Amino acid sequence: MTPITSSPTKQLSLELNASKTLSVLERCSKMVEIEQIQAHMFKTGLVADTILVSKVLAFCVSPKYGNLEHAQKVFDRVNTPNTFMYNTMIKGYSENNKSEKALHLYQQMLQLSVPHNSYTFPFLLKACSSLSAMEETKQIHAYVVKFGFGSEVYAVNSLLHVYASSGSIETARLLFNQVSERDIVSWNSMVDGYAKFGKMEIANEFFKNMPTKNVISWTTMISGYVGAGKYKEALNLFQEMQLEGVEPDKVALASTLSACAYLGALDQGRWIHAYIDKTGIVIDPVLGCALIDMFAKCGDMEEALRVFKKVKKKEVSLWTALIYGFAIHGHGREALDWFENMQKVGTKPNHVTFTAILTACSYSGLVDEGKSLFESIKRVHKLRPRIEHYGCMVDLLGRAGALEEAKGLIEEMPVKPNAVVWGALLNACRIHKNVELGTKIGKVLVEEDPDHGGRYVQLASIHAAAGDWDRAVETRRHMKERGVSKLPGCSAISLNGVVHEFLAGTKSHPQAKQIYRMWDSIAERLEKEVYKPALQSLQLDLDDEAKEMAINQHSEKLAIAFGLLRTKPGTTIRVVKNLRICEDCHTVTKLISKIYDREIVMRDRTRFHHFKDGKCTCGDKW
DNA sequence: CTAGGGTTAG
Repeated sequence: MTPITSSPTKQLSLELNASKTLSVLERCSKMVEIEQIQAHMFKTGLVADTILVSKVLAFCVSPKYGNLEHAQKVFDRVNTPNTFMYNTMIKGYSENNKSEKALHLYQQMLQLSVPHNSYTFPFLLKACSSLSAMEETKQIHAYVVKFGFGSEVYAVNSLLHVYASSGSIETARLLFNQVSERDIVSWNSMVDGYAKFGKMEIANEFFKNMPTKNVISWTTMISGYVGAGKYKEALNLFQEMQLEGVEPDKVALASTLSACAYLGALDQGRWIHAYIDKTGIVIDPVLGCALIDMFAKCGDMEEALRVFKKVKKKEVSLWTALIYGFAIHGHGREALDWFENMQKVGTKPNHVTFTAILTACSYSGLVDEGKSLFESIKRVHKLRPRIEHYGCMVDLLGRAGALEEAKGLIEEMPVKPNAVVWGALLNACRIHKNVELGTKIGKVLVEEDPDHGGRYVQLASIHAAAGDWDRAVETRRHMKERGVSKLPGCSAISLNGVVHEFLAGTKSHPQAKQIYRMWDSIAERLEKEVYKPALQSLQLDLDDEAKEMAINQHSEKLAIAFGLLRTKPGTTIRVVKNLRICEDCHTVTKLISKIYDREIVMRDRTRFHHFKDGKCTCGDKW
């Protein structure tokens, strides 16, 4: 029998009310609006409506406008939350860096025997993935099977993803081979798993064997190559992707742009920029950041600035990329101006912004500005200075010659200094020829990180600078004995869209003969300008004559010779080097810029050198 | 609901 109180008309009005409330809820964009609706739900008794409560929860867990604590309160008031509500809470916690709570909630779900559905495992496994929680993943894997989701692609793919992305790639492979329900997502996760851990050959095998590929498959490979430092392979793959008729999307373009940035491949970078304009892709902050970074690292700050001005949503990352761009070009004043502009429009700097602005001060010798900015991190911006900020300060003080002050800063740091911090001081010792301190630090660094070739080289060059050849040779021998290899120096110059690469001392270039002849004629002119090569930064097991030959074959010199040979007088020569420029090459390039009346722009591992009229913008401190 | 993205000191 129907209770008298719920007459048909009343029920109808309640239902209308619920659906009306639902549509209002769906248009909410602020937490306060949600709270108003909840007040209304209390008054009308709609709090008991599971659909409405679920919608409220779903809104509260959204990372952007939501409020997780509020979600938890709402959730706690529900007597017996259903599967959807549990799923939503788990999703909320795993997407808001509170994955432990997500796992905890799942425990509760199990205890109360709340049924699972196909949404449960993807959310839950996302939490495992961000925690790299292998034990929990294995347990959940067992539940996936137990509750009959072992053949559900979403559950299986989520498992594959956790295993693959947390380094348990062999477990992923076993599962992959075992299940018949495989789709493109499964394949992509396998490719990603191998690619993330540098196993590009196996990644490529999976990639080649995929029944079908989509833009994500290609992008996964491209960013895998970028992560492995194989930038050229990344660009080649991007080309191939287009030949296969796959349209690049934002993510593919951003990944490829970072390869261009590393290579200094301005032409390809410009092509991508044009492609974005042509196809009307909206430049979101991530893509904008990649573009700005690419233009900055390829030496075109004007274009970087143009992109910056065009992007609507100027997030802090965009300002940071721009400031960092000015920093590496040695334009400290501009960097400071933009740092101020940023704050004028109400954008707060984050810790990355501070590394950028401190780098700017360091590379431009703005010591006082740098010091006061460092102070302001804590005092004004209420952020805790991180180790990278201390690293910047050691670099700044060290470059400026305040070695003792830099050392003092390291000693009073609240965190344990790492190799990068000591490396900054070591570099300062090289610049300012402080052999005693340099040797001490160098030794410690080599012991701490015996596989890092650069440390031995730095230590050896400090010994050499002091004229202590025996110890310099010994250091190099030490390095050899331990099987540590030094990355070979490589310089690239791009002409008419073709990148020409030069490895030190090689004659692999088709025009090698002409290039070496060109170098001889350059050397002759240099000799007239009273130039003596800086022998101390050479390979050490050679006699003096051989040493001089070796520096004359440094990759940057070959690239410049080639540039002079192949470009019209007056054209700017742009060279990108993978390592730091050597002292002798720096001196020589300054002279060349004067004698040949050329602007030479060289990007080394860390920054730009603009050579003009016999001077360099780095002020000879790099 | 599952797969790919940018800035980061020597």
